[in-house]
Amino acid sequence: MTRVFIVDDHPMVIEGISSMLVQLPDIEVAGHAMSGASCLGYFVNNSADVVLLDINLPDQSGIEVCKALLQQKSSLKIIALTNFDQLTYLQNMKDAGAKGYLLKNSSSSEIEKAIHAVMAGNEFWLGRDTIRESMEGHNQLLLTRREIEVLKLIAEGLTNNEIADKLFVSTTTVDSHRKSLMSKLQAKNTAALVRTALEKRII
Amino acid sequence: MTRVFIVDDHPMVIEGISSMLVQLPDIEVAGHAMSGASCLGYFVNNSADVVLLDINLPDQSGIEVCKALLQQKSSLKIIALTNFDQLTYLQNMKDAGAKGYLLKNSSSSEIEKAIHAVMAGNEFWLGRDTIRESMEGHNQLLLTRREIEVLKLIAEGLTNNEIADKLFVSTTTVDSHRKSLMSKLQAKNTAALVRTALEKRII
DNA sequence: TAATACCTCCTGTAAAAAGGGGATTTTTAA
DNA sequence: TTAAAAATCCCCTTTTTACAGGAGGTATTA
Repeated sequence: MTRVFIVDDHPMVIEGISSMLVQLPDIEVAGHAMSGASCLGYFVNNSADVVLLDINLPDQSGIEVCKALLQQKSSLKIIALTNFDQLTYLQNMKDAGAKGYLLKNSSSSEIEKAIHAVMAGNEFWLGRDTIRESMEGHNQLLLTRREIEVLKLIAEGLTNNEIADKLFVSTTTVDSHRKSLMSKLQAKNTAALVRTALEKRII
Repeated sequence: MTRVFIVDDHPMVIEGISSMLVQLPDIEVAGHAMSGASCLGYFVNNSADVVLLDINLPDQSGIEVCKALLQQKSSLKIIALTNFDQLTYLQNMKDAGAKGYLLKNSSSSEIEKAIHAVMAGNEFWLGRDTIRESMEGHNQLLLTRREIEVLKLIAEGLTNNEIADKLFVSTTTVDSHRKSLMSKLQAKNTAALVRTALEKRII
């Protein structure tokens, strides 16, 4: 029986993954945490085999948590949980010792496959194309590093001009990124863009 | 020992209030729920003395939950939890049988006072001016019914023109509301407005 | 090496929003 | 009942976005 611990600050994700996992025969949900601190707190007196760890946590980055967890219990198999947008940070998770990753909208069978893979001592890293495919099925698209950067600044209330100054590029470049953001996130103006970005937890 | 149950869909609020309550001598946190359904589920087999109940829940309105809870257990003392913006719905909570309300950023002593008041059989309703004062200390301002309505539509990506059509008012009126929203929420453009609104959980 | 994705930059037009000012009527609360 | 607050409406100007439609350079990789 593999014991899985879930770390994500979004109730929906925890509920969704838990409900899929309880239906699997040889997998058990050991518990969950909604912050890095409470996750680390859990592992002081408790344990698990696999940790599904969100990269975006409210108090500290999943990368830090990953390192800290492995220092405490090096036998832990950590699988990064990520939204479609945060692939940039995957390399860091790998470097921090994670054994695989999953998209948050993964199917039950994908999650099962990943857990079995890491328990068998293998790693579970999908290629960029596989991600792309899996996301296109869900009407999602990869955002690039630069696009995420611009998106964050837009949401902070900066204008194209201000963003251009900050990133040392021209205003038209910022506008290009803005256009592709709106097209990728299917937002017809800035308000919808910011809202979608926050709801999809991209920023 | 007064047993308090907290219902709010935001982890931060639950953590915040819980951590304040555990420090109070005669108050105990009975548990928490993050949706109306799971709250009602809890009270099937369990109980508490006081329920701190958010008005904005993901699945159903706090007002419905309040009524349902009191039908199940009429002795429950329900205190509405609200953000600075949702005062419009307070009267409904009162009608639904709530015994008082608290702002989510209330101090430990205010929460204690409210709990003791309802346990003693009194009600705990602050006047509009008291709220206003307490909010000005936190750099917050009351949003009106109409402003919240406009804000929601802005965040959905509607333009002033579209909002005007929807609400059967003139575009300039919508623009006025927009201006006062930006001034109240201290946002310098739409992006910041939407972000602040989502972060403060107004919409 | 050829394809692809990404980042960069451009022109131009039209629509919306931001910022300033002010005014009237209707609602609400004391 | 009366004052305050909210909701409605209008003017004007400038700035910012939205939309269309490119194009060149670089880096990765099949």
